[in-house]
Amino acid sequence: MVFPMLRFVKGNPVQIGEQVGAFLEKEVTEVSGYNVIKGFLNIVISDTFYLDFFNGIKDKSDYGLVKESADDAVMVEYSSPNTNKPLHLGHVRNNLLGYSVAEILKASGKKVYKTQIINDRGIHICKSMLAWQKFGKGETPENTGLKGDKLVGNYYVAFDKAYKEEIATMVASGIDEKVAKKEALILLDAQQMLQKWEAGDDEVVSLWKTMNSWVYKGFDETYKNMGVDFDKLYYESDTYLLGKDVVADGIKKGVFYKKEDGSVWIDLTNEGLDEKIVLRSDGTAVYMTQDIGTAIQRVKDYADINGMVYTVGNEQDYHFKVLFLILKKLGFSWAEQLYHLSYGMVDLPSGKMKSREGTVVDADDLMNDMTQTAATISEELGKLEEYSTDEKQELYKMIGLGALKYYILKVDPKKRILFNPEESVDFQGNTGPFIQYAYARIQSILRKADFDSGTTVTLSAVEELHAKEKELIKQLQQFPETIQLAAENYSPALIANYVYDLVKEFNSFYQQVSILGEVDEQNKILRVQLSRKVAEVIESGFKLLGIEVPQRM
RNA sequence: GGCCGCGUGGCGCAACUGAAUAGCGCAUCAGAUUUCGGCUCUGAGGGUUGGGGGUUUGAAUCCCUUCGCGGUCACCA
Repeated sequence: MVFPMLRFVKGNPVQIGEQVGAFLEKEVTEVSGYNVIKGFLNIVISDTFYLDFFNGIKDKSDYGLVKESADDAVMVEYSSPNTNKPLHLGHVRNNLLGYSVAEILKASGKKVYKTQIINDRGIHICKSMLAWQKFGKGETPENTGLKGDKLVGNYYVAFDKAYKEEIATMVASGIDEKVAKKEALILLDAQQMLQKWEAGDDEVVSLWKTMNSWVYKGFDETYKNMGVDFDKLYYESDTYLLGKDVVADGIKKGVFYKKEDGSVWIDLTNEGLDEKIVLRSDGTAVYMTQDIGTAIQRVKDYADINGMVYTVGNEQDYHFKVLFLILKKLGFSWAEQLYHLSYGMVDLPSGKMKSREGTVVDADDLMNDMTQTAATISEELGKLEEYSTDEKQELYKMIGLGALKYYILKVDPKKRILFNPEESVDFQGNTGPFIQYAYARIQSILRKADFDSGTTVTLSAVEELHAKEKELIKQLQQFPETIQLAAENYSPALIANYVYDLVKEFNSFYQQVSILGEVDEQNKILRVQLSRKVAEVIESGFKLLGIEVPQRM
């Protein structure tokens, strides 16, 4: 407080601190004292101020949340899976991050559209389709009892196996490996199938629809379990041709240029990047073309949005840098408000996850395992006598997923996570269940507090605030600004850390002062109110992370 | 190799974007309470913030340099 002033006011920091402090104490009612240490001025805020503040928020059920303003909308994209295999751990981080950031933006006052673009076409899905045709023997989710996405994923693996076998045979008969990889019949068949799809071949399209519908059913189940949702779905099969006309337009504007072979490029060397292709020489679109077109389409679909958030792994950092730059050069005003929510990979102790090598951690399995672990722990310790089997099951899921979600979201998105399935996820210390437990404990207190705790407590009634009460109020006060900060930084980790600090503060308070045992009636009321507010903020903060809180555990 | 990101006690993470003695969890040790739910609380030990230099009254944070790890540099997505 004092040091920045030294640039303008010459003098001894300690003396200046003394002067400013004395002035504030005298002139500002909220300041009841001050001291100066090593040139840092500390001011003491009066109990009245704390209590007034608390009384102002205690009955606000939406404390900290800013009402959504219609003219400030943003679209958040996350998940966006391929439809040839089930969701895995990498998608889990993506989904949790995207969902949470969307909720945080909402809480900060923006209107938010959650979306994803489903990669439902292309060679990958043709591989699954082809393998199913060849080896499937009419298997369906119904007649096998398998989840649709798992079934289709199995055929993706089956394709790869057959493909590798064919290559091996070809190599054994003296064909060069590189050639074999390109000319294996099964691969050529898959490529042919893709061409048929693009030509609208009835049989292929029908199979494609059927198998995708299986996958969607499976995905829906996973999303539901995970607790994420979307307002609008885009499908690559609808959008993959978008963007070509924009390219033509961009050539006229001089943003792009055409090479002799007909391919179209943008030169970004002045920006320290490379040249990037936006249209192939045969006139077909590349990934970038599609993304340009899709972005523009979205703004057409939702005229109120002036920004977008793309939740995509950091291996695509370069792609998004280029994409945003292109959109700016094309002159779209909203291009300034695009953000790539880039996150680090989730690695296993064994290294990278490879779906074809079976080293992936499946999202459904992971959630089930977490629920199972939570059940084991809870059965030893829980106070759940009154709960039915179903209620218990629901609670275990709440705790298990709480642990998983918190574990992933408390880490800065940019950092990579090393995920050890054996050690799995903590349930003690800075964890979701630790916070859920604090919440459940407060609920227990509130259940017992059956007296009228609704009155407003004044300072004259309690005389003085306990140091722990002040600390709690201080912590509560930071909730609104934490939400704003988290929104500006697209960082659920800030919310997680905040809630954790609040809980630590509450636990310390709980240990030091008696709540229901307090003899002074007014004091007891205040402490119950404080506890209730803390619980509300925990619930509200956790909601932003997509984590639920239990009445008992 | 060019570009991007990350490097903080043994391990896992923080630090309000430049401030006071760099916090917290796990683990270790010592305590408290055990009739508001002990999945709790209090305390101790453990750090030259990868290394070196610089800017500043002040640097984990900004600049330069160097090392390590990862990513990315397709007419793939």
